[in-house]
Amino acid sequence: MGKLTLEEIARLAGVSRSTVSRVINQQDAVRDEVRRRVQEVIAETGYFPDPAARRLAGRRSGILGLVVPRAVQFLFTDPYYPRLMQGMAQACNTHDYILSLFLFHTEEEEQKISLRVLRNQLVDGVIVSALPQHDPLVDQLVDSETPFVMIGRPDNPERINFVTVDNVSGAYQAVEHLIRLGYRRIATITGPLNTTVGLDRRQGYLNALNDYGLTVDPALIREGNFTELSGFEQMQALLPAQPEAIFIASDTMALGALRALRYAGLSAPADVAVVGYDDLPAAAVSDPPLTTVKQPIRRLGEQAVEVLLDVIANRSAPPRHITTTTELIIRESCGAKPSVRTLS
Amino acid sequence: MGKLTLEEIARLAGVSRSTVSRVINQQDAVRDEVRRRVQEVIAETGYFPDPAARRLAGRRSGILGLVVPRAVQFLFTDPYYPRLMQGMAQACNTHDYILSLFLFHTEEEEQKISLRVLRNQLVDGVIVSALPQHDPLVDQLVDSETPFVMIGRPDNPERINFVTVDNVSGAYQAVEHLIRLGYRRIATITGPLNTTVGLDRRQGYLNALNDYGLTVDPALIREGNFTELSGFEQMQALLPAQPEAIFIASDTMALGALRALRYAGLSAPADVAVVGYDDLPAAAVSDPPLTTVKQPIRRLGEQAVEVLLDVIANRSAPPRHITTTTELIIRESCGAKPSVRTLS
DNA sequence: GAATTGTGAGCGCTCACAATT
DNA sequence: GAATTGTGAGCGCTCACAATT
Repeated sequence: MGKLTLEEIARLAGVSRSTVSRVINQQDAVRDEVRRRVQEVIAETGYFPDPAARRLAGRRSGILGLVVPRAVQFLFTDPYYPRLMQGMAQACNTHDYILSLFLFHTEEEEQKISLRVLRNQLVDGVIVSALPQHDPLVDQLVDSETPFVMIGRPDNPERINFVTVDNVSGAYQAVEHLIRLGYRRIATITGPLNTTVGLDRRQGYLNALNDYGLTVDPALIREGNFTELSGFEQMQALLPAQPEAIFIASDTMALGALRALRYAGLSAPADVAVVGYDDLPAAAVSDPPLTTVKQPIRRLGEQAVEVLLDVIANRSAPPRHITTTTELIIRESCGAKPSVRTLS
Repeated sequence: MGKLTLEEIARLAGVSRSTVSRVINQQDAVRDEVRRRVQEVIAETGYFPDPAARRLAGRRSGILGLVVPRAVQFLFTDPYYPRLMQGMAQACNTHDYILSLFLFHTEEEEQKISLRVLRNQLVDGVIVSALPQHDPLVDQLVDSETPFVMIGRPDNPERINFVTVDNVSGAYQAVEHLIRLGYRRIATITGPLNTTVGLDRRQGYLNALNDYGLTVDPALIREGNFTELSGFEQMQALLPAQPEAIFIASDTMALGALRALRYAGLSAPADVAVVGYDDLPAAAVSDPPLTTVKQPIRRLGEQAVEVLLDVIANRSAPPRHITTTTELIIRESCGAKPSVRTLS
């Protein structure tokens, strides 16, 4: 048996190269009987078309890229990313695509992407994780005409495909829950306010306060950057303002905030009720277990791939905007459930 | 200006296709003056060779794969992986390689790799994260003759390249430290004992006990699986045996163990001294901060790429075995340092 | 004549070898 | 004649179009 190529499969099935190509690419102008014969040979031999040849001859590489820009690199160790990648990998496996990872640490590295990856069409499309507003990378992607999908709402969504969760309503749910539990002085630690995710979750907080006639106290609002340390520091900074409860824009920051409370000799929810955002695995096993806004992170990754494949298949269609809802997970840190633990 | 191809660069530099190819591939049979001229044109135009064409014509794709087998998929959300990938991505960027991610959730998905990825030489080489012993995937990789590097020590290293840390000595250090602090009843929660990493860290524990003349009590040894939950459960299971101290084979399990202690109304190090393994970011900010064995995870990722590129370049050379040392990071959970915190 | 199948050229490189200095 | 440069073929596909039923 020769090397497995289209030609070889064609020989074995007694047809031509083109016919095999048609069967593989699911074009219909092939008689059922011939199609079946070819498919059998493919199955028997375990043939798989050479992606490099495909890419060179046609326009597809069979590779999708996940781009994690410099600006969010420090967040990459957050468990959010592995989960996202699991979802993306799953969808890629299903659709016989390969997932490549582009992590950039310096500006030069980031520049290279436009040369190596985008211009050479090394990837059929790109998924970019959320970016600070007005990041030039977005323009670069738009200009390169590479199909891409952003995870998170872009500040200017006109020509941009994205999948996101409804952060405004997610945050609103969380704060509304605290209000209904009777808390009035409700603080927040926001995400970075140069990102839409940071802004949107703050907006949900503000909307809830307004809807329930509570006044907004600037002393109760602090900006974090999604790291544990920033949660710790901003919580410490908030303590003098004596919040009864706090909505924190990510679980990782919320864990830092819980640490700050313990450090100050306080505890949640007795002294300050806490609600986080994400529902990371760690949220279920923190002390106390964290009430949080669950986002379907893995599903988000799958959706990003599905949308991207759709964009690749139908380039001229208008931008796709997919927004998923979140779910409030009530545990102990908000005070709605009595603790089942023996406190140390 | 035509489309940027070898031919176009050659035209602009007034040489032939082959000469440009030689310059790009760093072959030396080119006059310095000509080389310089070609390099200038390349720099000016921002030309980058088409990887698909390269792959098709030569034997390289410029893509390396990280394979995360089914068997370790449940660990993928551990912060260990993002850190590893950062190191790998860094090294790939430096060497103009692309990093692809292969996550498998089912056996069928895992089968596909041998067809799509290995047989088609879609990747130039593969990095596999540590596997259970006797996993057939290892044989598949060896048989496929794809260059690959394992992260972690394989059970049969004869034909296998790997990079690892010295887990036996790392664990030994940790347990020796506890012994020197005066603890005698020292327990351990091991990693999965069907992995070399699990076995090696247990071996280090056993060696230290033996060297210091302490008897090994089977009641003080429990097997975990590297998850937080297993740390929690095995710690609970160990409490009746009344350990004074415990060495835990991963930080994530150690965090679970700390939770179990709190849950039981105990605290570290007062009731049980705790040492973990990994030095994840979370170890520095746990309650109490965790004494742990630091492995240079990011560096491990870089090394894996470097070794893999070396294997690709020199296929016939004997297997590379690289073992890095670890470092004991002393914080509060072992009792060697007084707590600086106000306890809650 | 419509549906189905086959042929030729070409994608942008690398490699062996031929041609030039 | 050794060092340097150029030419031809081919990697395994896809696509346009021609040829066949």
